Amino acid sequence: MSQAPAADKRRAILDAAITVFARQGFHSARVSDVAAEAGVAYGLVYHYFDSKDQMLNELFSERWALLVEASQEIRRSDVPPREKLAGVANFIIESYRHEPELMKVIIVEVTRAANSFGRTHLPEIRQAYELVAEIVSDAQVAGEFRDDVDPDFAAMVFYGAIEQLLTGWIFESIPAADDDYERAKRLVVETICDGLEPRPVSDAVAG
Amino acid sequence: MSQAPAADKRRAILDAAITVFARQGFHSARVSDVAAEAGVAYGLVYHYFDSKDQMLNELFSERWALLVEASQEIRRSDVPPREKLAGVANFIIESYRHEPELMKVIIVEVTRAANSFGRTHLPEIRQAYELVAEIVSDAQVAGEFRDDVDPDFAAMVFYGAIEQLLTGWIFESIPAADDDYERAKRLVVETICDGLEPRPVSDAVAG
DNA sequence: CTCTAGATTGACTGGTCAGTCAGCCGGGAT
DNA sequence: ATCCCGGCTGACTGACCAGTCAATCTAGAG
Repeated sequence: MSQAPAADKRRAILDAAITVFARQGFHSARVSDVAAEAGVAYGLVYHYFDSKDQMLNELFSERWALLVEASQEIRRSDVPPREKLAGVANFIIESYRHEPELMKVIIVEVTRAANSFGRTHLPEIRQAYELVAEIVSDAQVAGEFRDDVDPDFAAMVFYGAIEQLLTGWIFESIPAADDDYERAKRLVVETICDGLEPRPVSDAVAG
Repeated sequence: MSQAPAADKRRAILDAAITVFARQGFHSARVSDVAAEAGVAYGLVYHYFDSKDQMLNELFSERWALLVEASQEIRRSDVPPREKLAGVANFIIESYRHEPELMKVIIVEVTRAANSFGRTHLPEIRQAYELVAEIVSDAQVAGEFRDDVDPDFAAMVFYGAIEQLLTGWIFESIPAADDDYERAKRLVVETICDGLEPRPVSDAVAG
């Protein structure tokens, strides 16, 4: 081995793929671009991966599993439902904050690409949505959320909002300073839990 | 002319493009597929259009202009804000109901494809979002909506939800009977206006 | 020192399509 | 009758790129 346990080259290629896919988009990213970015010969990519697609699949699944895991833990935790939703929003937004390139690739090329890769990973994606639906459903059973909103529908609105938010950051159509992330976390939950119409009586939700 | 004013062939090609793009996705749709679907020679497509891209651009812009127009009219109309949002949701959902193929192409290939065509049409897309934001903002000024929710943010949640909904129908992951459309229209507005948490006092919204 | 297996290299192949172009066809004008 | 012209045709070209493969390298085992 040149200077590191072989697996590091594999990782280097995967990391290069993140950068290149984020910069050019999966479709217009050439395998040769990934190899160049990783400082590796073209052929080596095919030593570690079966295809260009496989790289993206792996990037997605690796990361998405963490989200599902985190969501499950949040669901089980013993806090008010509002905080559970905040927890999920927090996890996703922090993921973006720490690894914007990877998240960009996941959102743009998989989550929002319902046609191609989104189709392949639909079961995984659904799983995350369903966990939010279950959080809502649990809350309804406990009488903490109105029970005349369909939980699946609520999850749809929740993920729709977050996806829209990330898309805005990804394409720099909304500001992305530290405050903005924090503000966004707050607003998603507030908007979804409290709604747009005024509430006659303060529910006294001590921040 | 063979049998119709020449412009009809142009329309036929555009209609064929809708069908083919909806069926195969823009990327894997070949220009020859469009020509075949339209029952027209390959070269004729390039007689009427400069490129494959131009066809999609035209399909999108043509239709999106209607949405923007409708949104402007709804904003100006003299009804409660809740009904304005319902109006926009109604317009979009009815568009899908009547021309699912065209809407599928618009959503999948442009609106959600923030990378490629979405980028090109971002100004147009934004315009529609901003109109919803203005509807919310107007309502806040009039004291009909809480003013501690950012209007742009509310618009984001609104469109995020609708897009998610359409995506669900497009990929048949949620049921799409007549009732479902009507139910969805109601739920979007209810969820967004009333929120998930219970309201201590009935606002007496006579459905 | 030699052997072997896995890591690494990059030129090459095969297939795919968007877009071009040289020419045909049919109907109206003269 | 003949010319003209825009609509129309479809074979062809050029560019692009994922994936292959035979050859080379390197390091540790014997």
